[in-house]
Amino acid sequence: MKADDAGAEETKTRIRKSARKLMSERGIDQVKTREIANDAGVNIAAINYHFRAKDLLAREVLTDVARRSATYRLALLEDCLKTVAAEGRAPDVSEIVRIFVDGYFRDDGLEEGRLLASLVLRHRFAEGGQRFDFVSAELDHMARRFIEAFCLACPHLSKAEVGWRYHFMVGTIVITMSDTNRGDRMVALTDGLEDYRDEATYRQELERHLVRGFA
Amino acid sequence: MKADDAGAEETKTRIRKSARKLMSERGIDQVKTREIANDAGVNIAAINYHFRAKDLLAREVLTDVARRSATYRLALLEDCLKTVAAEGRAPDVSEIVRIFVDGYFRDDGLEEGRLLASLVLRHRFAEGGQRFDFVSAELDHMARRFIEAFCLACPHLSKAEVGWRYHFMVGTIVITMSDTNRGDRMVALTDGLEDYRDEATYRQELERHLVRGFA
DNA sequence: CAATGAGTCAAACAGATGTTTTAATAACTT
DNA sequence: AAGTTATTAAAACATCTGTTTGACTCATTG
Repeated sequence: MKADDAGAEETKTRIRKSARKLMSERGIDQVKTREIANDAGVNIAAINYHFRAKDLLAREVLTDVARRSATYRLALLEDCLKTVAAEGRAPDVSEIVRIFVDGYFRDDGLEEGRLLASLVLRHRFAEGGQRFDFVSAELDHMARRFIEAFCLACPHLSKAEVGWRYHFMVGTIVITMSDTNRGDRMVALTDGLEDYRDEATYRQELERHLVRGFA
Repeated sequence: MKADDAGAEETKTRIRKSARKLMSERGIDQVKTREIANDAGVNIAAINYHFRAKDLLAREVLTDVARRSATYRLALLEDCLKTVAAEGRAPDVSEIVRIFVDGYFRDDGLEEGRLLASLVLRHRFAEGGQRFDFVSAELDHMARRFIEAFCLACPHLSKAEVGWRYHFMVGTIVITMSDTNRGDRMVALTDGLEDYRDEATYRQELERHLVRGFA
């Protein structure tokens, strides 16, 4: 260690924060090191000095987002399942969906949600690769628990069937969360209906839609 | 014009074909000019010579895909609506969904479907930009007609509501079509259920899921 | 038959972008 | 105070990738 520890840590934090913000706004792969450095008010070399490489910085930020989100949702889910078990009933699809979706809407600016959506998207598109392997490590356990919970809520469905619906659900969330043009496009397609610009309406319609998927 | 006209036209065609194939397999923006040239067995300069720029080649190929798909689905839809009108009944959601989805499964290799999905994805993510404006020009008319048709099939839903469901439907299709890792991931998440590797099962589950979305 | 013009090719070019270098600065240790 | 170490900064570097150049081929044409 050394002298201006506070300063150095602060630099690292500023870099992390800028990376997070920019990747959330613009998509993980669209952000340049120079932009991060610029936004953080830091020299380009600082990124490689503190994180060894851009990829490792991204990985750190994204692992954090994935882990937080999984932990958060898992806590709510286990809580819900406990309550429901105490009441001697099966969980409701809508309860589970709400908890799952909530992971994407946790903070006001949607920074975390958008970043998570972007991450899941990249994970789905990543080829062969190892670059996004860590995503599975962070999210698989949570996914399994949610699938189990949906199985409880839908005892008439096979596990394979629940798996498909879970798969479609996640896809629908991440694609619509990442869609930066929904407003303009949908307003145009419906001759001026403005519903599509409102985020609260979006969340409500999304949740209802996902619940229908398990009906 | 000139001498080896046939040869030149053939070169253009080979380039188009390779571009189409590679963009379909790997996503529109992941393909390098050198790969296209290589795959087509053509010198790199030929791409710029015949198409002026990589972007214009992409645009040509993608416009073609979008236009074909819109025309195809629109023809089926109008046919369906005519039949239904003759029978004096409203169209069924499942009929309309089937027609819409069919645009993505038209050819065996799914080359066109995947390319179309990739295109719609890019269109959704494209920022401010003009690079993907042509997509709206090719697909908006079709989208409006389908929304109208869904309104007929679901008279109890407002147009705004139908719009949301259409929006979710398209998202679900394109994200799952473009997902290159569904098999591995879902099999792992469900402890070895192999359903997720079968394309026919996928299409069936997808269609049913989309129909539920309008229930 | 010389001239023209389309097509092809190898090579070079140009810009963007992640990374490294080298020197300078500042703080802590002995 | 001298030396060591962490941090910062400007510039250079390396690679990847779309594009352009200039020479060359060859069929057509006047």
